[in-house]
Amino acid sequence: MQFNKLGTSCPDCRLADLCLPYGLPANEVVQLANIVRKKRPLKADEHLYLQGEECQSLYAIKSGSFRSYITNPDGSEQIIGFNFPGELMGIDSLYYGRFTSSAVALETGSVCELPLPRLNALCAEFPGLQSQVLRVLGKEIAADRDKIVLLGHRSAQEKISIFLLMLSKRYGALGFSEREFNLPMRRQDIANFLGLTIETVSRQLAELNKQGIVRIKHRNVEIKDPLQLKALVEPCHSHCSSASLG
Amino acid sequence: MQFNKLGTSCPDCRLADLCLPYGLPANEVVQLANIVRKKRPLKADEHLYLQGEECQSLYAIKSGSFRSYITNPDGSEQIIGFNFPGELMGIDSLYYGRFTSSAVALETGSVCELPLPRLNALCAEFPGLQSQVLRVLGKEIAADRDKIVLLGHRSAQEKISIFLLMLSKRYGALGFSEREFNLPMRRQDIANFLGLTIETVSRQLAELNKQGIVRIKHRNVEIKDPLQLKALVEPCHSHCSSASLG
DNA sequence: CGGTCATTTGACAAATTTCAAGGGGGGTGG
DNA sequence: CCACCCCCCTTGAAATTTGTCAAATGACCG
Repeated sequence: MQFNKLGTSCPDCRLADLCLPYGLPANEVVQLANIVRKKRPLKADEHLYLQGEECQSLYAIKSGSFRSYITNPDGSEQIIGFNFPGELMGIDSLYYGRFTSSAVALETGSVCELPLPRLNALCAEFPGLQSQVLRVLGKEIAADRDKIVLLGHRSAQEKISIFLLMLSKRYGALGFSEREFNLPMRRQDIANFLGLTIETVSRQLAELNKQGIVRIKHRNVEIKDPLQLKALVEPCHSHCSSASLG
Repeated sequence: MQFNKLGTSCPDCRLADLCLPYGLPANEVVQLANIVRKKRPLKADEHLYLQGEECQSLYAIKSGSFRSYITNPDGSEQIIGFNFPGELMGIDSLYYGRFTSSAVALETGSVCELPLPRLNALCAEFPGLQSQVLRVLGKEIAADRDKIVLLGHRSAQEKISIFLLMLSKRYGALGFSEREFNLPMRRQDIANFLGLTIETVSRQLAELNKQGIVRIKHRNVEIKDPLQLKALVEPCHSHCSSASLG
């Protein structure tokens, strides 16, 4: 059994249940681990890939956090998401064969590289892996749907609250505290992602702080009152509901 | 060779190149056509599926147009997209096995139903179909990314302009006019989708009308000056660009 | 210790929403 | 065939939110 130089391979990876190997029989996990080409350590602000490059591999995050963004034709940029350990990056590029977004490390981190040709070959061999890839893609679509809902017709305070709760939940899923964590991204990144200005983000965070719902110091977040934070997210949207009919 | 009762089967469908059969060898297309269970005609405001239902089939749109929306826990709704012929609906639900959104017809239309068990079986048999499904999923992800970019930090006028251009492009891809088409959805649907109020949508459309860029009468849209419309979409977003660094 | 960058804060401006009222089309029933 | 009604859409004025501009504070790094 081969092991990669940096870190442990899939059978021993503590993230296996959050990543591609989830639910696969042991022998398939070993095969999967064998095609993982290398684990690249990246420093903060180092790019994992650039929009437009040929997409030859997918990347599973092993540690650290990343920011994905799209560069518009006019040069402006839009952050489309933040990524954490166990997540697969690059799958938005499967369709075009080239990366449709860029990915950059927010802090020191490492990834597992999955060469697409070898991954495809393995999928043809193991239907279980194939459907697992489908599931991951489906999960990605579901996550994007959540982002669309997050961005649609919500106040700055709601967006910020949802954002904090989203991070809290994801840290929880990784086995970290849901109540207290560090923001790996700058205020500006949050603002860009949420479609707000940096000043509005700062003011809304200050407001949540003042109300005692969260305690924010620099990039450290402590959620003091999760229930109240959740309550901010779902006020009466009666005027939105009219979209239904049915 | 079997034919479905309503409409033509895949080998003869004029949408084949926009749909799942694209690029597949003829014999595989025939097999695919054989698993298409039925083509359901739907009237306006009739639901194709409801959020929470078990997802047993995917649906390819044959004619008409649809609106997909998510119902939030508080009862409010968020439209996540509009769908046109050749597009596959339900793939956002593959991960959970249940529909994560509801789909309703905006006008009279019909769909091809693809039962998932039979589709999966066929995928196992034909790797080409399998990768085609992957491509469609990738396309869906790319489309969702476009929506996220559309919703992020853009003015009402930009959103409306992008929306009109998006529709124009899609009608063009279907072989219809890019310059003149009918909106199948209400103003309220547009507003909900774009994260605006119905009044803002109405005012922005009136403004584009007044400037002579488009001519809008009820639900009929004629794009008089596509270049100027495109110019509205990409003003200088200098303040957004700072998200990059790298 | 100085410089740079991220963040906060304040005052003002602009965009969008809210509230309110008034047309206009299409469909139904007389 | 016409009148009526309902719903969709438009328009106006005021209120609110958010963005813009400007300046100050604070953290981090060499």
